[in-house]
Amino acid sequence: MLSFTEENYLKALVELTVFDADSDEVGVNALASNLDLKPATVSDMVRKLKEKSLVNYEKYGKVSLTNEGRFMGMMVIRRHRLWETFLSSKLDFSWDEVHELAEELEHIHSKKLINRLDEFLDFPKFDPHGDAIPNKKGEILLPSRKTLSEIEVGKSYRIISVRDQIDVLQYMDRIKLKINQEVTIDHREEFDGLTTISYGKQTSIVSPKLTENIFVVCSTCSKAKCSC
Amino acid sequence: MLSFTEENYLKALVELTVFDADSDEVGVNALASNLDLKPATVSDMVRKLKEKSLVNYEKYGKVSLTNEGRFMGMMVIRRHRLWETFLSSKLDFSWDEVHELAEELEHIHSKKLINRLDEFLDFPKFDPHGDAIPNKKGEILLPSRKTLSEIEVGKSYRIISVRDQIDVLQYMDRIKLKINQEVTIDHREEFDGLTTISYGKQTSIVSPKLTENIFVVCSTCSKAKCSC
DNA sequence: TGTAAAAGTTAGATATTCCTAACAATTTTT
DNA sequence: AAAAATTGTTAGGAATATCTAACTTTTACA
Repeated sequence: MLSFTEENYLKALVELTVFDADSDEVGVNALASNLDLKPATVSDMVRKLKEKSLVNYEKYGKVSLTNEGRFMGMMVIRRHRLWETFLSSKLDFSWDEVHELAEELEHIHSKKLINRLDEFLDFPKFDPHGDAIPNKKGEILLPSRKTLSEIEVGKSYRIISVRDQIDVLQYMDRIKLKINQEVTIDHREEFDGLTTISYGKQTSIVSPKLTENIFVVCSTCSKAKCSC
Repeated sequence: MLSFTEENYLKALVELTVFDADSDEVGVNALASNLDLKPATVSDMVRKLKEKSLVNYEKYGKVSLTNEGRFMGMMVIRRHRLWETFLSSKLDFSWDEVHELAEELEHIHSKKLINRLDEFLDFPKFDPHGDAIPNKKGEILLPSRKTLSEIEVGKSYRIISVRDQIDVLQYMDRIKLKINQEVTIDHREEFDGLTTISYGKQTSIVSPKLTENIFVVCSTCSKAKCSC
């Protein structure tokens, strides 16, 4: 059984080497600064994680996750995101309050608990911030997800998730924009980011406040893998 | 902010000096055995808790809770019992599974979280074992509760709670004995305490190991207060 | 009331996780 | 390629929470 501390290291490593996928390894300093610890502390701990076969590491080298380490880290993130979803959807916490609480809840290990929670929440795919929730096996759908504010003009995209803010959802409701709907960007104004979008039989002009909070994949994409 | 460990000491002290109300103070040995620690360890920690004004204590003396200590302990128990209720009523855990999980969940401090959970559960008064849940102020309803091993032969009683031990709960499940069920003592053998009980359409012979761990009130009692 | 048993304390050790300060290796720059 | 900057390591120390072993105080009883 891993300690809170060890779990936090693994979680940070997943974030740095799996999600922010510049590289699948990271230096001791970068890891320390991500964890808000001193390099000396991290240097020590990394040696211990290596002994437990959770990371690959050689003195003065970079740190990367082993399969076991990555799985463990993914489980922490799964728990974190499921609890965030619970807090937001069942206890009406706002999306900016949930993170701190989930930092504590994520360390409760019981598999049964987390799978029941998953079921209770109806197997959500995304947390309130729109981040994908890893499944039981530690796999995560990483559709190359972009926000409506980043995508190319002219192409067609499908909305897959929305940052869980009440006003965003209400506004979308009002303009009849839905999850899974296909959207095309007709025009984006460089000056202020105002964007003209078409969907169904409608056209709307929307501001970055909306487009930055709506996630899409290109229409031809399956949810699983895509390099668009 | 109290550590997990300190909270566990306070919780044990509430259980020993408030609930099991023989006395409002307890010795270091008794506390150690309740916490499954060595007296030496507890002796040390009790000194620290005294410095933090959470307990009253003098060298070689008994330990008792200060008002602040009792309140803190009550809050741990409030969290424990609310989480047990959540696990049982929302995630369909059986009543013998919830204790262990609540041991971890009880240490998450956020007041807002626990009050929202309380509301989400519709302000329950009792946990799945039938134990009263302390309110925000740390107050608790203490019905005049006896164990099945103490009560009169012939009279009818209602089971209101069970000591939170896994084997007791599992055994009760097996003989189909439930919280809120009415039970009559048909006979109690003086020699070894073996007791014949009737409930529903069943009759069982049970040992003191069971009867000492099941709390009842007389059938005519309300849950709240009773002087029978 | 004196002694034995029970209860409680202290001292010293271990493990975890963090720190600072000094040092060593590696990488970058000139 | 040498110096400077960055990066990483080691040694030693602190806090927390536990232990064992030896010791002391209190209580019980004969």
